[in-house]
Amino acid sequence: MNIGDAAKQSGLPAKTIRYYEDIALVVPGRTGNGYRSYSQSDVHKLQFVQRARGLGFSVEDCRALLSLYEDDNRASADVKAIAVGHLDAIEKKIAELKALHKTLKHLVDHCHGDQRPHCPIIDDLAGPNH
Amino acid sequence: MNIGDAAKQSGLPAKTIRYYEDIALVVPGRTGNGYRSYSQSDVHKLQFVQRARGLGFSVEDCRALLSLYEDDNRASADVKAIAVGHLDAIEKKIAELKALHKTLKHLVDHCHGDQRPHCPIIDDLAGPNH
DNA sequence: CCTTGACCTTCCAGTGACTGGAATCTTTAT
DNA sequence: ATAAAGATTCCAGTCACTGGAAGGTCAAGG
Repeated sequence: MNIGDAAKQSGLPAKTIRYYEDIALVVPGRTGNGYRSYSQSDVHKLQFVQRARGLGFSVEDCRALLSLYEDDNRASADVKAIAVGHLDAIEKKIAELKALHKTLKHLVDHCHGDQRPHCPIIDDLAGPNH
Repeated sequence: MNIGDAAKQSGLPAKTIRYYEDIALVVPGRTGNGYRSYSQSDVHKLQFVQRARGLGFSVEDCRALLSLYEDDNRASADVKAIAVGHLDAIEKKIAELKALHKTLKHLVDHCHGDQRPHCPIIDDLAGPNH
């Protein structure tokens, strides 16, 4: 199957699929004319990566998950470890964003938002000594 | 003041400060020997940017905020608009991350994490038809 | 005066994960 | 025969830095 059909079946842009070959994530065969040739198994891998990326896993995580997916003798503990690591990263990121949100919301709520120059947001950014 | 002292006073790495000159965010003068020369006002601007970046504003937002900071005739509404836009983006990001977290947490909680290959995380990533 | 070391300069390349675009085939349909 | 669709490669850009190499400048100590 050509890249266009692989794109349709995986939900990934052809550009992205070529990129995945570049980084040796999903490497298709080639036909006589030089076109990439995706097997059903290649398409499954692309779909797998598409879902994993959709869950926010990094491409390197996807690479590790893909090799576990292919490994009939995997330990589910190895999969879980990657997922838990990602979960922790997500929690950390949420906590960071909530902290930013709190600070910023406070500033925004105290800003009149009118035509006058006085602004607590600017004051805060300028620092305590100004 | 040389870039090293500007770095200390602003809390930004010298590399970053050079980058800010590259993109014309904070442009210092030069002394006879070709060294960058940061005035007190330049340092204030660097500190301002450092804080704004710390609140997660993009560099382009920082550029806009900086010009409002410098503008004695600014309308606080303009500052507020930028901050509210950023706040919305943060909220959106938090919502996305929470959704990811929920899905992933569910999968992780159902994975035994042992030496056996069966794994609901892999099953989910592989898709419904496998 | 010379050296050492800290500091400064520029320029190039890499990060993550694509994305856009140009120039050039190949295939398919009319 | 030709036009359109789809394939190829390669280069450059995104965002906000960061690392490193090669070299210039300056202050202090011997």
